[in-house]
Amino acid sequence: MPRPTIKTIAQETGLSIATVSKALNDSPQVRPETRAIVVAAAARVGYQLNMHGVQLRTGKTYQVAAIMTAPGPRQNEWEGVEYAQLLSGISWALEESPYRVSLYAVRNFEESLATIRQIVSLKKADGIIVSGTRADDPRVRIMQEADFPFVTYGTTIRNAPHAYVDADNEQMIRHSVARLAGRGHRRIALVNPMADLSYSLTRLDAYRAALEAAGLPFDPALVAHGHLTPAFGRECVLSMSALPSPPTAYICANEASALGAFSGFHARGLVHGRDAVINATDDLNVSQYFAPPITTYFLPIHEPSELLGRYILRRMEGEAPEALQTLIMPKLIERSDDRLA
Amino acid sequence: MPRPTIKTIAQETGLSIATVSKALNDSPQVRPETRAIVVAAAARVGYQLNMHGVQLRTGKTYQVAAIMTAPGPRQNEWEGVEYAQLLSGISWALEESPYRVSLYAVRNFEESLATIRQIVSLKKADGIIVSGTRADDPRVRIMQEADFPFVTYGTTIRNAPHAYVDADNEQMIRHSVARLAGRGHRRIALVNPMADLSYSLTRLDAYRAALEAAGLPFDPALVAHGHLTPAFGRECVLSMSALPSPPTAYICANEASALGAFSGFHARGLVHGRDAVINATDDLNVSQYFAPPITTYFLPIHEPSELLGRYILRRMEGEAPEALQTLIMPKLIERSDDRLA
DNA sequence: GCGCACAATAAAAACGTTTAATTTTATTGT
DNA sequence: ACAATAAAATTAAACGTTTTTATTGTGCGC
Repeated sequence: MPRPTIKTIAQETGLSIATVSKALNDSPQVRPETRAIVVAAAARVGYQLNMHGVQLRTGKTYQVAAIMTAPGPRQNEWEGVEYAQLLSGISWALEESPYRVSLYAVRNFEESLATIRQIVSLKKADGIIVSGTRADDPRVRIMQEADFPFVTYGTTIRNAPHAYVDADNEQMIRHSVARLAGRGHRRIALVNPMADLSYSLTRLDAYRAALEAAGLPFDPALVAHGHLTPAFGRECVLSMSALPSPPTAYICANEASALGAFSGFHARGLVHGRDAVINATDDLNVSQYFAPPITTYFLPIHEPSELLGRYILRRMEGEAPEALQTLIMPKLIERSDDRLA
Repeated sequence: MPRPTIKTIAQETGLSIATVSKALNDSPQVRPETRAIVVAAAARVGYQLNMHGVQLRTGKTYQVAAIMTAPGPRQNEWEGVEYAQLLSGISWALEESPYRVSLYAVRNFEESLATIRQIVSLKKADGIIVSGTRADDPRVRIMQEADFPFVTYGTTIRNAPHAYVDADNEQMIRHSVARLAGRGHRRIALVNPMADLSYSLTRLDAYRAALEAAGLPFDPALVAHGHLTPAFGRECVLSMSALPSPPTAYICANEASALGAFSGFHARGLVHGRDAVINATDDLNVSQYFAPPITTYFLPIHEPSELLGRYILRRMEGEAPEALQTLIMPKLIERSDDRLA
């Protein structure tokens, strides 16, 4: 037996397929009693909407493209980004809707640009979710020019307003620096993401502002930019600890780099809490298992990711982007004393 | 200007849309010269195949469903599964094909079962990739009964033959136990995944066989099953180290649990290399940054994941499942001495 | 009782593609 | 040169929807 269609229901009820279609779509043109008959028949024959017909007719794809920049196969360094949780959060937010998450894995920024261009021009999706935003992001511009619905995970700085979700990096860094300064630290290192990323800039600015507020000088030697891998965190500690006046605190942008920083401590014979301390920002909550556990600003990844899903739905329904902007303040979890020894 | 279709090309060339379609699909029914004309015209007008038309006509979806069992939002414990890399590997393998990866995030086994049932019965995809296989997996049976193409990441034990990719858990555990026994260890603990998972059983069997081969007794107190989180690894160390005759080696099934084991060492005042050692299986290569770095069996996740993508393509083309089965032996990376102190 | 407005339904076209059936054109054998 | 045959093209139908346009039926005022 072939799969039932609206035609099946039409025969079953003696109505036309047009009426059936309208009934199923809650059109006011169809009488409530008729709708009830149609719905009953649909249930009886086990009717399920065939999306392909809808897609062809309406031009809608019912796909939300998630652009995921994953490191290439050559470099298998852990970056500690829980993309899986990010994706599942989005997926769950779309669960009740007819939309599905379509995955576009790209290797770098250029590829993501090309992919987005293609999705927009060939309308391969109805909406796009993209992360790793830059201060001035050409992808955002492309989507805006085409009036294509999208939400970014991460803010931009020099683009026109758009829908976004992000951790409140400014608040977090300000708070973090102030807290460490309040505990006696005068040499605070910033282990920052690649400089072209928007949140890198946000963090740097907040860092400088917070130092100034605390009456501490800014020293460029205490700031490093790089891919947030353990290798990078380790490298930062190895080089900065060799400075004439080494840092007594490291603010790591994620847990992977914090783990690497520990590895650097180990290599240099540094003891956490005595020689220096490590703080982190995280979404994995894995740093509670470090030895010793460290203080982190924790943002459970499912929060922003579900928001991304909900926002893209609303954006595709035409809601204004200005109404879809959220910064979430991560929660401080103090696991170590962090006072300057 | 509306998007060009085969109709556009037909008008452009004076041919019928049928000929255009056949020409673009390399049908032998069309003369090479004609094909050349069509292809040229297509390029000229910037023609791109509209999938919706194809999908409706052929019934094919050109979607590969990736079933991802991600932990729910409530429990945000890191399980160290690099799903992101897994997904991107699949995605890249499909890059040259017309297929896209469609993500289905589920919370647990039951949901994955229901999802697969739905995908199969409503033909929401042309192929399925599923992980977290059980010894006797009902999902596998469903897909086999419907003759639906699929590949599993992980083997099954009591199901009919099917396409799969997996790490060679048996070899790995046999080698691991033999190696530790050769270094003087007589109390080797197995930190194993949940008992219902197929590879849990495989590992346990291999563990017992290897112990026997090494002339060591099997002690159930040295085997633990659980979710491979840091919390679990920690718990294992905390409880097992309190045994009258505690283990001197821990074989952890992934890096997350190994990290937790370290946390347990820290809590108990155990020193790695003196009191006991930790070995792991991993696909992140993050254990090189542990303090100290530990010996691991490393399988770069992109290898199995790209294979998964290639296999599902071949499976969808009708290739026999028996030809699409691969166990990959992870590479041993010795980072610590591991001899019994 | 008659026309009129309006509500409810039906008919038909369209979205872009593939493919079975058919027609036209080219090639071959005698 | 002419059937017979093969090759290459065309015609037309179909996939399952939605939506515009057309038709039918109903209640209403007068």
